[in-house]
Amino acid sequence: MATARAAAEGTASGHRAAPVHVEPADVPLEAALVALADPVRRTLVRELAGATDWERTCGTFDVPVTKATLSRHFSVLREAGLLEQRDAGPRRLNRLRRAEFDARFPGLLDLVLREGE
Amino acid sequence: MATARAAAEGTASGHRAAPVHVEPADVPLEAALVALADPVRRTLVRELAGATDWERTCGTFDVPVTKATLSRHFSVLREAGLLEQRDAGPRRLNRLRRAEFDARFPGLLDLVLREGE
DNA sequence: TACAGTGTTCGATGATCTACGAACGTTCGG
DNA sequence: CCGAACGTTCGTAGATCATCGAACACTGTA
Repeated sequence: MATARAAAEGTASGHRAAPVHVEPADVPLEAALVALADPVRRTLVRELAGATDWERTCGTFDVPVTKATLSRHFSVLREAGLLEQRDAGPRRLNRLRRAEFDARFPGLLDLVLREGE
Repeated sequence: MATARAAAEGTASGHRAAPVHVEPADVPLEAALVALADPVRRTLVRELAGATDWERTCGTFDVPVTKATLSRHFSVLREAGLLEQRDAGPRRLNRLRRAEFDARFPGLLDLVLREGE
């Protein structure tokens, strides 16, 4: 049954592994700090903040790493409650969980978004 | 000349290497996030926040590391603008740079101090 | 059905970091 | 002056992390 696998993955009908999300409310402070301590991840967050929700796909970010490394960074951001992802055909769309993350860690995201004036 | 060495260390009359401090205003965001990403250092910060200025010496903190490791953690906190130290005889007194650090990174210190309710 | 585009996973590598014991320097009390 | 107390520095060992290339899986199109 395809539904058994889909259920394990948290997807109803997709043939693809759904991205694993963590609610910002469930994120430990340490996970948030570790995630944002990396300069590449902070760049991703800032670029994402400058776009509308679901506008950017993973491959459109300007960071000096390969797609393999980029994929790992997105995984860390998801597990820190900073990012939400949705599949759209072969692409994966991204959304910054701005309000939710700010509610969990007030001020933290603002510090990142204002880095470098 | 004792003064030459003292000048290089930034001390006028002490016979001891003065601790190197960094002003919170000069601290990059990354240094602050990296410093606070470590659980032992967050414990030090929280314990320090629960005491008055210059009350605690380095050896009085309840963390499960040796004094060598502890000394390194204090060094990191100093360079992140979180800590100020002053020598008092053989001991080294500590002070949390609460207002200054909060002015540089609004909200960040509060997140650490409120960790775990 | 083949193929190009997108993104993930795997395994390995190199750098970084935490941690420790040992040795050292300094300060103060006996 | 000797020794205990305090903290730093050194060298090392182990773990973790960022990074990469290669292989894989899925989607949409020609």
